[in-house]
Amino acid sequence: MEVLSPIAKPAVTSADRVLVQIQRAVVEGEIAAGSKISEPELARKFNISRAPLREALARLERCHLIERTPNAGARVVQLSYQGLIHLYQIREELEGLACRLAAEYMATEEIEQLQSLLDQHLSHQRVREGESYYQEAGDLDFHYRVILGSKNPYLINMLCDELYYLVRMYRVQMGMNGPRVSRAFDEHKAILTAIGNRDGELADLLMRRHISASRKNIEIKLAQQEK
Amino acid sequence: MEVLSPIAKPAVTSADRVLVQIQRAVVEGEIAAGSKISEPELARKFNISRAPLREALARLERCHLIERTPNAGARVVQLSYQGLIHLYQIREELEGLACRLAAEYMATEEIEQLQSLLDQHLSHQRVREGESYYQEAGDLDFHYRVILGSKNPYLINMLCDELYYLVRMYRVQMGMNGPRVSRAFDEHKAILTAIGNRDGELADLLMRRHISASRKNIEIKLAQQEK
DNA sequence: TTATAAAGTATTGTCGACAATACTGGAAAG
DNA sequence: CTTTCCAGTATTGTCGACAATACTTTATAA
Repeated sequence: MEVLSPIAKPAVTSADRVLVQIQRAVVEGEIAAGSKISEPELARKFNISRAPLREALARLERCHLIERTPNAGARVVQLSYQGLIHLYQIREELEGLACRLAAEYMATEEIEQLQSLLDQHLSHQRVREGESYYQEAGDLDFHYRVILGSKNPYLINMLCDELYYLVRMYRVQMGMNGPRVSRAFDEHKAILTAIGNRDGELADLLMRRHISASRKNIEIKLAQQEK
Repeated sequence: MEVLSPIAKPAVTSADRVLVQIQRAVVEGEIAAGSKISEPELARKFNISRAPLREALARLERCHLIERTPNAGARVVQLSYQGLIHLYQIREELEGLACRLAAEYMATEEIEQLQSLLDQHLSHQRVREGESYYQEAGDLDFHYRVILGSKNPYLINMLCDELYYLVRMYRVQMGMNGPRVSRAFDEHKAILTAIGNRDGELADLLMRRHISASRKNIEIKLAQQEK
């Protein structure tokens, strides 16, 4: 009998291993947005053949980090105001749905664990005021768990695997840390309370507002940057 | 100067060509649901190497038609009641959103074209009463156009490229033709009217109801089949 | 000088072969 | 007889090389 970790899969294939590295590089901006991707170059850089690299690129395309045109190659996605709007329009709907489902299907135990996670975030936040990385990670962590709580595999896949790397990319490269931290925590708290009360409708509404507020926050930043 | 068709891209790569064939085979059930996929076998069948085949398989996974496990291979997805519910939960949200956006962003010309398409469908429907293929194709066509009208690339990609093949697979393999045809056409009409009036909120609501009704219709069929 | 065309270069798409991993059947131990 | 272990087989993952396509540069003509 073999004991293995509950959720995470080993990801032993070298394509997987390289994928996460390129994902990080793109999200962090080490590979510049809009730049062309050279398969031979990347293959050399990571000491692998082009076959697993192309597998990785296919998955990068899947999460909208690169765009491929047949016979012409791949480019890192170009960030834009419009793109961000389009992204958040979908997040609003899908994460709202996730909340509604989470309120119905999350185990009481899961809710309690999420509760304690939030408390933990709060103390972290007090100590490291405004440190963007923790805010960012914590925020995503909360959203992740709620999405997982929906128990809908398609929804989980779409949000966690396909959309969230792009969300992170926008946040990182446009420097979204900001003073919204404490308010975001309060909103998380309210959402979780609604879920705890099994009030899906309210949780849905609150999540939509939460994301909408987040979007408006980013819009303001963008407007400032363009001045 | 080269003249090419307005939307469709040539898809010259052999991976693309094979992809559509396998997609069709899976959707139509020629390759049975739940069955294992053998790369060497399929490669021989289509007279290509394993490289482009694997590229095609990667995209099949993307649209949820197959599931791959590292080092173990791919299986055609197993249809289930739960899976259908999960699928329609997402469709409801996303296509509702698509309607709201379409009401805002569709060109008046596009709306008129869609109007005439509906009239066309109506006459077809009168002639070929209950012929499932036309109903199916027509229905999807309407939904497609509304989704395209949203002008949101992520939304379009998710619905048209990632979810709709699976929707078709459920319809085809579970034989969803049925007596809902005329009512569906009326609902399409009402949705389009709302879009024409630029009433996004109403279009959203009507589309959600439309899909919800469609889901309930399927649920009934399923319940009958299980007897 | 600008625009067009052709040759050359580089990159992507595809192939066949090898290596690593997973599945299958049978033998040995309990 | 059941279970566990092991060897054999088949399948997937990876590699390097070749073919097909796209991009670049140079030369030619208007």
